[in-house]
Amino acid sequence: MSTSKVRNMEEFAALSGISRPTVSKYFNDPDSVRASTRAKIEASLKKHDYQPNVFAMNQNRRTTKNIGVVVPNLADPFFSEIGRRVELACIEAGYSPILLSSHGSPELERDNLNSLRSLKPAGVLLAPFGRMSDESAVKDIGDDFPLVLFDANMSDIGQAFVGTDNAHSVDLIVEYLCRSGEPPCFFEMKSPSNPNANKRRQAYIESMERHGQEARIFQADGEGWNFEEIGNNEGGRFLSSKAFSTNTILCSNDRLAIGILSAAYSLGLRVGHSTGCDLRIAGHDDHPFSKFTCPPLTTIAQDYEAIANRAVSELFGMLEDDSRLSDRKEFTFEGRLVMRKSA
Amino acid sequence: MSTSKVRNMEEFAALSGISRPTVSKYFNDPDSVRASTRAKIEASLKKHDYQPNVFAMNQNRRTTKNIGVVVPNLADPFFSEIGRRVELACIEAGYSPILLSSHGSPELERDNLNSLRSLKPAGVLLAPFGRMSDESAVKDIGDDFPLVLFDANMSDIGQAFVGTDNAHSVDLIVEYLCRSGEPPCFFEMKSPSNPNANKRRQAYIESMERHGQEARIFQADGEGWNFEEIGNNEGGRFLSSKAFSTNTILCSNDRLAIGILSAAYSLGLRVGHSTGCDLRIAGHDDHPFSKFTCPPLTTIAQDYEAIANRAVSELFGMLEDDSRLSDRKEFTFEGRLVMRKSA
DNA sequence: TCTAAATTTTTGCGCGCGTAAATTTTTATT
DNA sequence: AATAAAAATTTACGCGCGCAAAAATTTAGA
Repeated sequence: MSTSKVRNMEEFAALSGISRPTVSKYFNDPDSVRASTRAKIEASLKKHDYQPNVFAMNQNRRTTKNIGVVVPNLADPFFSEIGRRVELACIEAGYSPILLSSHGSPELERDNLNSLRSLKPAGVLLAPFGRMSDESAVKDIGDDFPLVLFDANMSDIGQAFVGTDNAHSVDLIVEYLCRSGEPPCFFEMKSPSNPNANKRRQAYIESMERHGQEARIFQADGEGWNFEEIGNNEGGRFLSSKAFSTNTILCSNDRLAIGILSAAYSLGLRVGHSTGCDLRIAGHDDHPFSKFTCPPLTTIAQDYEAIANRAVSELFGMLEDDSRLSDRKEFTFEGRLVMRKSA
Repeated sequence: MSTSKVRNMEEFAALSGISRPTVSKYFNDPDSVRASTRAKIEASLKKHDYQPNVFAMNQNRRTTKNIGVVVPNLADPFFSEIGRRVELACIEAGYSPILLSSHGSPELERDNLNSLRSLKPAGVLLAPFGRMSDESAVKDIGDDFPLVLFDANMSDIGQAFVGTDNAHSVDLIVEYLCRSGEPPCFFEMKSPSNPNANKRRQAYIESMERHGQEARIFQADGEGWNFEEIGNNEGGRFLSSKAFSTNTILCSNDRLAIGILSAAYSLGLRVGHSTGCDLRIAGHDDHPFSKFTCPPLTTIAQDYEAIANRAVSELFGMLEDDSRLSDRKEFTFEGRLVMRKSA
């Protein structure tokens, strides 16, 4: 390893005894140069550990290998998990993902989408806020770049959507809960920012109807992303005032469930489906920590892997076909009922 | 809002009736141009919504406003929380943070540090793996850019380190546990990758000695970042075989504690400090979800805010002074004992 | 009103690389 | 050995902007 620092491709090419454009070709596709040349370059690489400047590379390129990935909030384990998988799937495919979190702020989402433009991304993967998103900003990105939405849908925006079939997944857990005990009430945020929340409520109502049960919905006040806190406070209020009309609570997502689980614990209520328990609590998403709550949370597992892979492969399919004319596609994956101890 | 898309600064300058270099000056510092010029540019901005290409801007700049932020694993809520705060503090100061996760892989950490070079960052904030980190890669970055380490220290690398005073924090909780019940044993990973783990073990040993108690350490087998899983499995084994020599378990971090809490629950052991409880469990870090475990976890809160802000301000101080000659500084903040129900 | 200072414009170059066309060299084929 | 094909090189230009020096303009001061 030489100590001399190689500043640019020009220098490196000179050190390798090869012209710069050839070296450039090598970095874009090692197989595009002669084997002997490749060997020379690779030998030189070991000596001088040069690395092309990726931003200069992308500056004057027709198409880059950059993929913009934007999620609403990385502090939410759901998004950090799905973001992680998307990132890895992109790397696997030889692309360079840039993962941006909007930190719960729709304005930052808009800023993030705009700063992505400088990257000249080959495509964009976006989990939008939904209603709260700056619709025109999202639409503009969709006009200028191949765009795949995931997790949350926005009608007619992007070339594809990939997410979970809420109707199916909620029906699964409602069916299970009805079959195994009292029919569930539904616990959610009063003004949910995520469109999935609305779909889940609707799915709950319809599913209860099919089961000949009365739908009962309890809504928690509160804004922001502190779902556990809100579930704990508001859920605790409902619990201590015995407002819930049934002993079975289906939460709109696991984070609310974790909050209300905590509230139940501090009220001395025993949560679970076994005899002697006071309450059943179920969630939705299979949040990474749901396996370790006390009791472990019964929930619907979203197929993170499938959603991430499909979102990525659908985007890459568009990139290769260059066919952005085709119809907008929607892919929904079925959730899986994960029966644990809480319900 | 005009529909015509402005391609570059040249075009925008022409549309504004101003020369490109002047527009360039404006974007680097709006106050550096005459008020009348500023007004013209800003009026034009509203019409054409042009935005300079940030990567082209940084290409030929002496110093950029980019700050590279690298954390070992964003899937760990501790790092997503501290990463979030660091990011926001940078934005606050008018810089552009780029947050990269190494996804638990030291090789990716090296890759991340290297790809940061292309960004020509004004400075780098790194929470390194520690022992597992590619030391020479970290050192090289420190030679080429102002570098502040946080969370985990590496001797003589970077111009500053900011973290938690493990000796103090562990002493705090050991003191509390000894005072309020049986002295604690210590539960940790057998081969911890994080240097804080070693410091905490050492601090535990010394603190127990000061309290005239015998230190007892229990180490969990297992690799990787699934701390809850490992805590659950291994902690569960220790619990069911009654291997722990005391009813009080101090865990090296909250994620292990959450795992063993879950194991205790499934074994029917009551965790807490009130009468009738079988076990006390305490953690370290005040993980965002620790407040909502059952029972809520007694732990040491790291001062996320202070650590993030000091790391950022220390870096920015170096940037302004341009004094990288001064001695390496180390800042440790004291943790705060958070007494909840678990111990 | 004239001069000096501040600001802007012009000019020109550079960053580190992509890319296309023309030219030269190497390799494969007969 | 002569020719064609493949690969590499040279040349030249562009990406979108920063930056520095010189020239032109505006503003402030006496």
